[in-house]
Amino acid sequence: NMEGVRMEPIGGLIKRRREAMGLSQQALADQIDVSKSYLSRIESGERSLTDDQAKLLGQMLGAPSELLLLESGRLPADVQGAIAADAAGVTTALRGRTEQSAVSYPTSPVRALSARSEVRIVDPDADVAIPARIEVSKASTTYRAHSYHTKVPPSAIKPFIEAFTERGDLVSDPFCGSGMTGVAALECERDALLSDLSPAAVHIARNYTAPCDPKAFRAAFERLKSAVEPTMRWLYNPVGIKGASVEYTVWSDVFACDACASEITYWDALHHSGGIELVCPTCTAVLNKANLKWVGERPVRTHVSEKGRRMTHHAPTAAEVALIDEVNQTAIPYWVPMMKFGSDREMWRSAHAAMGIADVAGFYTRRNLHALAALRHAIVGAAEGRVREALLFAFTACANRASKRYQWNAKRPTNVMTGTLYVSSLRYEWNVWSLFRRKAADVLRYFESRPPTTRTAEVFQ
DNA sequence: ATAACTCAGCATGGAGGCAC
DNA sequence: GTGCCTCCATGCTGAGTTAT
Repeated sequence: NMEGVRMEPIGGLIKRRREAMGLSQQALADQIDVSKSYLSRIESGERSLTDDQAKLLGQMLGAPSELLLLESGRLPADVQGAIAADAAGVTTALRGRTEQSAVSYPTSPVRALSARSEVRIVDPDADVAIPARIEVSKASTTYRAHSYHTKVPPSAIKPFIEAFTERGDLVSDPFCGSGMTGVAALECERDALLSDLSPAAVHIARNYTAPCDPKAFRAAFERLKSAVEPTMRWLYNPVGIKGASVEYTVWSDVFACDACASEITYWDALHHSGGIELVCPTCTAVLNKANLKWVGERPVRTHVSEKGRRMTHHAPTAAEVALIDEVNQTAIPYWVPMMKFGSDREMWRSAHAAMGIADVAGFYTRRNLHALAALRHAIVGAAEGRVREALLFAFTACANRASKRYQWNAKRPTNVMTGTLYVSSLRYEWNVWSLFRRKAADVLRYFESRPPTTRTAEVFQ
């Protein structure tokens, strides 16, 4: 059954060979015992060959029968076998190939500076009006629509642009980062030319500086929502709890006690000892965490919310644990980044290797990895062009928060470990869909809040 | 003259429902 | 689990029409 796997013809091999041999469709059809109309469909890739027909045709035309099979839309036996044995793996590989390049960035500016362009040199001794002190807020939801290290609010950049340039000038920032200079330039009625070596920076800067139709964004979000709803419900709504979804789950490292070798859930050991000393709940030995061997992780507390109700928490139920187990055993049929995190990387930590974190995917629970991969797949399917980029902007805005880098702390819950890839022994697993829903709302609000301008920003890598 | 396309219709076989 | 039934997609044919 080749439904849905029909391919482009690989170039009319059958037809070319037939014509070269001076055979009509009727004549060749007679030879392989099918009707001429059926051969016509085979030649156009609309119908596939049986193995026997391919063999016969191969002999007739002097061409490898496998190529003829491929041309008529039938997969070779080994590929069919691979699909049968590992349907999810084949799907992932195929989707990965197409989805990895869902967005591509220009590597050079389109805008050409004319020879007549005038570059103004600012006299450092000139009396320019720069405020002695600039105080701005970083709290707005639009500013927070997407995080980036070294981000500066546009309102802190604007005074400099206004002091050194005039309306209609081109402001260039060759190390643009999140593109806040570009946002500031547009707000000051200047054009902007931005660039950064980092693809992440280019992605963020483009989305902050290019307008996006809010209506189109909202419509695409609705399509996306219904596309991922079954997956998100499966991942975050355990069977038996109607309407309630898991908003976040606290996970704890599990160590082996160096005295009695029993498994110690770090969370239990802390509670057992009152949070000051680390005591083994089994043998009551006083432990030094640095000496303990990491043997695994497990969920220790679930925060759920029902529609309109406040969040409540409880120890993970059997259904919740069963769901996590089920997800851990289920293949992810979408593209997942597999960038290795070896000791050659600047951000490598030996503790990560001990925890089994060997690649980017290792910074996520299996459940959140599945959710993120499904979400990205659905984004690529729900939109294209500017709106797709905008949805991916909201997506990457969640990627960090959905990782294991959020430390659980009794006094300061939801405390992210900033500026480091350190993974705490007690950490949060956020509901990816809840994160994305909020981020998409922030992004939409940002697009709606953009003042109209005829000025444009260009971003390239 | 040949290719391309359309359509009705038949055979086959897998999937799912159902009774036992 | 087995046998039976229905449904339906697919493979295929041949008559006919249209395009090149």
